Amino acid sequence: MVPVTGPGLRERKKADTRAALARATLRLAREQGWAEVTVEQIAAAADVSSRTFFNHFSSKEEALLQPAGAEPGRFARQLAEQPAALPAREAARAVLRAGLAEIAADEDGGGWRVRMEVIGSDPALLARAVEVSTAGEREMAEALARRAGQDPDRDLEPVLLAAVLGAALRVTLVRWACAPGPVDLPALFDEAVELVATGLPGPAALS
Amino acid sequence: MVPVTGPGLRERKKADTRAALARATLRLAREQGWAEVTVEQIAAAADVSSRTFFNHFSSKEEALLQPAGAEPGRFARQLAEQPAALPAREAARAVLRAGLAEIAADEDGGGWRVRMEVIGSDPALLARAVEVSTAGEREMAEALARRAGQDPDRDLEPVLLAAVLGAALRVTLVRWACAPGPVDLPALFDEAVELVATGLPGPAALS
DNA sequence: GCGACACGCTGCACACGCTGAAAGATTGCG
DNA sequence: CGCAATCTTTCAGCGTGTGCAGCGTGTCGC
Repeated sequence: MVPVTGPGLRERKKADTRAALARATLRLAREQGWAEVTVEQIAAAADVSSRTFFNHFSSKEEALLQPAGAEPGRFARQLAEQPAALPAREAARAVLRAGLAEIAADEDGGGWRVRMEVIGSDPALLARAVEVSTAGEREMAEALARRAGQDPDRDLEPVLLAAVLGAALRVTLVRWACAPGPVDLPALFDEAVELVATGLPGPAALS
Repeated sequence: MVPVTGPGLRERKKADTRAALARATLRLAREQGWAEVTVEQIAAAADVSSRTFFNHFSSKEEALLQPAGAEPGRFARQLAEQPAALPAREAARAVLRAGLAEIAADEDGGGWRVRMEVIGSDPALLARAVEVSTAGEREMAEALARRAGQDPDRDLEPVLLAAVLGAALRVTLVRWACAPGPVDLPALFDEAVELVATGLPGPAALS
């Protein structure tokens, strides 16, 4: 499909400016706080005009939360690759777990942990992050419903499963970002899912 | 503390303008779509200046999502009123259920169902709604942790329980808003919580 | 090669959200 | 009544986000 030469010079330059903008956004946010960062600053730091910034990102938040463009249908594809014998919950868990492993491995270059730190420091930013994850949950719900031959608009299970897994994912990421030393991100996620799957006894039933 | 005569003329007028602004916001949003509504319009419809709008609400979204001022600590207080013998999950469920019953009863005057419809129609608005509910989850997690003598920053259970219940709450509200006829809102919530509490078998395990 | 086209970058203008400060109006209290 | 508090209004300004027209550079067919 794709020529062996890969993407042309043009697309590479486009990706470069996008990456430069995303990098500048993260750096400035960490240095001076999210609220104090302006689009003009980011654009200047990346050596482009402010207008160009909005050609790549529709908002300041998007530059921080979606540094790489989102591939639609990624979750659905990965879910389909899971063994059909697996229960829906386990299949979805495996896919999300793989995504987390990727994020954890990216640590060196991507700086997702720093990103999480910035996100956690600003309520409005946190809201946007949840918006993104909510969009992901919608996709997850649809993929899960398709897998089980259900309708996401009528059946409760796929939607609820997606929402609960999304919640577990969010909690896990926050815990990971707040943890002092290096922590095994996928293991943290497993712990949360396990707790939910066993019926979530709740604090009062423990110890 | 408060004089028996109740709030003075002054505070009543303040509450009136706030209510008028909130009402105008909902009406205009329903009539012409959220994106098309401007603060200037809302203020004009409520017969005040645009600046006054921001003396009551810190954003356009707040006027729609928090028509009445939020009382901090409400959840914690109601949680404390629950029987101590109740497991944490059941206690929290009862409190949230009561809140939903209130919303459902408000239907005639408050128009929460119309509100949910407007919220669901705009992604940015949905994000803000999630922001509000996320703040609520934080409060919920802290209250649950206090009840069980835990630390929300270190222990997983209270935070996860709050996140999962929040997810169930969100799914329930969406289902309620999308449902064609009048539906028993608290019952819908019970159904979702029950499904999660029993271990969320997932679609593949059913039928 | 080379010309035509596509596309990203840019500057400009503008609407809108939101904030701060200062001045006027209204309420509550002594 | 007079004073203090506070709410409203006006005005001026910053930052976000969008539409549009022009320009330069990569891309593709000839």
